[in-house]
Parts: sequence; C-alpha cells; structure tokens
Amino acid sequence: MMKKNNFLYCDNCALRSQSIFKDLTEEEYSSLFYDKSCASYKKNDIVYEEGNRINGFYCINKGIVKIYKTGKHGKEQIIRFACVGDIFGFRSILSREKACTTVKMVEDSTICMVKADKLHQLLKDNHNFLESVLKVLSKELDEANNRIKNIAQRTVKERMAETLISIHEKFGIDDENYLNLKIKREELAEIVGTATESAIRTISQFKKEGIIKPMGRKIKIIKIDKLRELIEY
Amino acid sequence: MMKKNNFLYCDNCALRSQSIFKDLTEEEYSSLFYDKSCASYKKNDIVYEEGNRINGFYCINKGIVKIYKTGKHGKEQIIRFACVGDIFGFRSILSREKACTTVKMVEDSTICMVKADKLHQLLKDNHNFLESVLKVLSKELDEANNRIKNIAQRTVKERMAETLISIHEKFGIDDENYLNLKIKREELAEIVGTATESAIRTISQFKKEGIIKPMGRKIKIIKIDKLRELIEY
DNA sequence: CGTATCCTTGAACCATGTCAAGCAATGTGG
DNA sequence: CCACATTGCTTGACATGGTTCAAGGATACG
Repeated sequence: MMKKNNFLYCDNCALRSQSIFKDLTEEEYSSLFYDKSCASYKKNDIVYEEGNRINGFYCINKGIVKIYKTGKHGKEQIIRFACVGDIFGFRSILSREKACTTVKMVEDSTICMVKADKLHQLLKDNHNFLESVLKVLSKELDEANNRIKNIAQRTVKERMAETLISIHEKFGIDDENYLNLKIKREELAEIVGTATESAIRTISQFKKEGIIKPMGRKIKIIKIDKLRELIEY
Repeated sequence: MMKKNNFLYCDNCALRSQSIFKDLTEEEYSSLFYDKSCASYKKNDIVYEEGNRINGFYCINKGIVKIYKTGKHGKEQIIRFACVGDIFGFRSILSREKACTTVKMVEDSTICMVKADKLHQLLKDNHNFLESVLKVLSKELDEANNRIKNIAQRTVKERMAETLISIHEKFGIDDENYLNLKIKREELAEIVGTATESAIRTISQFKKEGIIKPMGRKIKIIKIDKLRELIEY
C-alpha cells in the first residue's frame, strides 16, 4: 500500500511559482527537507478519511489526488482535485480539528507530510509563507462560495461546462489535446452534483454538438468557446 | 444613508469569547480603537458590492448584515448572515483581491472598519490573533464545502430544515421562542438555493406538520427534533 | 481472458421550477 | 394617521429538468 521514502527532494513543489513554499529561505527549505516524511501511494489508496485526526499537512510531489466528502447513501461529493505542488490537510491543522474530507489517489502518487508543529513554526517565522497560506485559504473559500451559487442556480449542463473548463485550466492538455486528467463519468457527476446518468447524457450531448470528443475517460475539448458561452452571464 | 461616528467602543465585539479580537493586548486594543472608523447604516444600506475594491475589514458593533453573491438574472445567493462581533471583508483583504460578495443591512446597524494595514500588522505581531483569523477562515471553508455537498445531494425540504436549525443556532430565540432573525420567504429561498415558491411550500408543509409556527417573517420552531431527523444520516 | 466496473440508453416518475392570479402585510407620503 | 402603493405571501395548474430503475454492451484491469 504505502512505501516510505524520506529522501525526496521538494524541488517539484518548492519551485513552482504558485507553490506555498516559494518564499521559504534556504535555511527553512532544508529544515523542511529534513523534517518531512514521504510516501508512495498506489491508485485508490487513501491518505486519510473524514473524521481522522491528522498530524500534519501534505504536499503532492507526484500524482493526483481527489478530495471529497461522503454524503447520503455513501455518495461522494468531490471538493477538488490536487496535483503536483498542491497542499492539502492544512485546513484541519490550522483549525486544530479532525479531517473533514477524505483524500484518495487518482493515480500512483508520491506524497510528503510535514508535521503540524512545522507549519505553525513557519507561519510564525516567515511572513511571506503566512501570506501564501492565507491566500490559498482565501482562494479556496471564494471558489467554494462560487460553487454554492452555481450549484444552486445553474443547470446541470452549465455546471458540466464549468467543470470541464476548470479541469482544462488546472490540468492542461496533452500533445493530442486531451485533458491531462482521466476522469470517470461518475466522478464528473460527483463534481457537478448530479446523477451519473445525467452526467453521461450531458457529456453525450456535448459530443453530439461537436463541443467535446470523449474517448473513454479522456476528453478532448474542441470548442471551448461554446462551453464558455454556457457559463457567462 | 451612512453616518460617521468614530467614538464607538469595541467592547461588544472584543469581549465576545469567540470574537477574533479576544486575544488582543491592552495596547493593541486601544490602538485598534483609535485606528478604526465607525458608521451607522440604515436597513437595506450597502457596505460594499461584489467587485468593489475595499480598504479594510469590517466588524459589526450592532445589527445584522447579509452577505451574498449575485447570480443569473440578478438572483441572490446568500452566503451567510453576520451579527454582533462578527467580521467580514477580511477574505478580500487577505487575498488582496476585490470583494467577491455584496454586504447589505438586514436591520439598522453600526459597523466599524479597520484598515487593511492594521490587519496585516496584527497578524504579524500577535500570534493568537493570527490563529483566530486562520480558524475563522478554516471554519468558513468547511461550512462552505458542507453546503456544496448538501445543495448537491439533499432535497429542498432537508436543506430548509438545516437552514432553520442554523439560524436557530446562530441567532437564538426571543422570550416568545421566535427566532431572533426576521427573514423573508424569498431570503430563505436564497439560502436554501431554490425558488421562492418552493420555499413557501416547504415552510407551509412544516407548519402543517406542526414543526414550526410562522408569524409573517418571524418563525417559532416547535419540534426541532423533527428538523434534526431530516438532516441526519 | 474472464470478471468487474463503467458506459449508454430508454422509459417512467417525481421534485422542483415557472407562470399567473389574488390576497395580506408592510411601508410611504400626504 | 390614514390611504394608497408596493412588496411579500400563498395557491393552483402546468411544464420540465433531473432522478431512478432496468438492461445490454463496452472497457478496463487483475
């Protein structure tokens, strides 16, 4: 399941310009390097579940995870995906509460864990780091509030368009123009907030209209403007 | 519209045990007192609108405000209500972005404004204050994520039950057991995320079932356990 | 290479939205 | 403080988007 490996460099994470670690000093960077623990996870492995007590926050060195809440009849509500350089679990550390989401591997991944104390210490010592954390939190909060509005006011079709666009923005496309995220219809439904069958029908409709070209779990966006039209007002 | 009054004491806010100001030192408290500006607002006055650039964050000295986003066809989505001791606007200050919500008076209120610089200074100087801000943000984020799940997965009836319970928890009841928040059916719909008529029908149904006793815009909850049953799983 | 999972489609059903109309309550100006 | 106007509340009838159930075919994966 999970293989330990404490000797991973953080370059992937620290060097990304929007990473939360971008402003660490040399000293802080190397102290972080020695304080963290890393582990490999296989697809479908779980880092922690809703209700677990966690001892630190996590950073993705390689791979993609999905972060979700479990609702009625075990139905998952995907909150977000996270990939290289993204952090998760810090919300629970900051509020000193139990985890309020479950984190599962979408593909084989390498995840680093930084102890809670280290987070609090960095917050105290490095004001730029604090700013970054506050910005990440603020951005997530704004996104969450926007989703509330959208799920409440938009149709399934509009929300699906928005979902495809945001996957496009976050993950980009490969050399054949397919989104860099293999995603099941069921998972699309769990983001959009609808039944799997409705997600399927919406995707089929987009396909029929020549807006996208799905190949199983890979999707190519052909007319992104058509998707944008659907969500502008 | 808005009357200035710079000589308001912050005791209401600072003394509340869950207030963000509870851990300020004497010195910080009095410096805050001299740095802030206060103003009276009438019902329906607006503090700022979505997209405005704001220069500080706000604290409610007296009254109630509603914080919302505007969606398709001008339909409002209420994000939350805030009352005495609550702060708002800090998200935009922390992320150094424009306001992403509109804030409107639900009743005549007194609102204080603290300049952005002061916020950043307090964050730097007082670690307890920082902790409080992080906790407020974290809590709001968790609540927002829960609402995403609930709007996506629950029925209007269930969401209405939850809305009534959370109003009960936040505002409490008066000596006749009515909720301490006068709220229109339309506004209930804007929280729940449904049409006004659906909100009305749901409220009528709760009344018929003896769960609540509405008197115009005031609502008395008779059987809170019935409401709780609706949202437990 | 077989089994589990995922995708697709149709049909029936239901929750919720929309439109329309009348009444009640609330707010405002004279 | 009354009268009128505005806004909010309620209900019915109807439209419809979305869910659910069921069944068969396609893919993915161990």
